[in-house]
Amino acid sequence: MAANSRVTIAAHALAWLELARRRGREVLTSEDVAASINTNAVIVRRSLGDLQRAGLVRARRGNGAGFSLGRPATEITLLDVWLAVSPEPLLALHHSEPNLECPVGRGIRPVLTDLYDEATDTFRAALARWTVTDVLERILA
Amino acid sequence: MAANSRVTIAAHALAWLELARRRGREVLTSEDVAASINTNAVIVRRSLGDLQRAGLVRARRGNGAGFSLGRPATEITLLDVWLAVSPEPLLALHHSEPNLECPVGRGIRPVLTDLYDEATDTFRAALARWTVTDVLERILA
DNA sequence: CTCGAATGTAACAGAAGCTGTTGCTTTTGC
DNA sequence: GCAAAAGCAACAGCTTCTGTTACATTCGAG
Repeated sequence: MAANSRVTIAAHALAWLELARRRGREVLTSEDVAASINTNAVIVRRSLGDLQRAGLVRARRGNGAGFSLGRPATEITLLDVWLAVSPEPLLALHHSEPNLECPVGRGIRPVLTDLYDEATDTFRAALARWTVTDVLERILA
Repeated sequence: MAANSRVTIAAHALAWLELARRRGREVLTSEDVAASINTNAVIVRRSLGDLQRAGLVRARRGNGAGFSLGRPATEITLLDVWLAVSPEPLLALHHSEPNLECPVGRGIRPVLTDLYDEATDTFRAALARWTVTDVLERILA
């Protein structure tokens, strides 16, 4: 499958929200954000809906509404973003149960689960090293 | 999408090949391997075909043929397996080009590419710490 | 209190990928 | 030459992703 781009969309939206905030615009509509990402406003609302559920952004409804950061951009890491939008594990186990009469089939699942978790943890730790502020500042540099 | 299970299938096959080798069977058919994984023999041939292209297994055709390890199990890491079967990046960039008139849209792609590469490298390094022998021994322990 | 702007959300289409299956071709040892 | 097994192509069913339309909901402004 083509890998999904949700983390990218969400990180883009957050960086843009932070830049707008620095320019004096606290609130952006999904249309505003979609224009920068070059996608559909519904895609943005879905993505920012995930982030809102995780507390990373706030959404206001009604006239003059829109999205704003839920906490300082220095306190939002890419790990937060990944956890908010990416429920799928990086590596999957067997779709159907392996043959339990084979020693390998019997014992492999917990072993791989452990190893996958370990690798995934290092991946998460790497994402946790970068905040939305870091991303924006590297963009502007 | 449901994450793919190719690394799991390949690792299972390699561990089973190594166990069979220790028991005196150098060569297993795709049917033999499929019986342990509990899947179709064609799935196994596709997976082991990837591993063969990477030099991790050898395939012999014709009567009495089958698959055997291409090098010692102590010299095959899960990273080798991942590289052989998993061409997709862990995180994808935008599907369509962002708006280049926005500062964020203009600068975000190389930044995210760098950060994603960094995180992916730590993931790979974690996979590289484990060999097929390690996996098999943890299974048998 | 009404209006209008914007979010929330459901439904659907198109494309892509994965697994699994069948059937056929190719190879090769005996 | 035969038989066994890999190689490979094609297809079905399922799921997921993006994108789109349409509509319901919310809420500030006047």
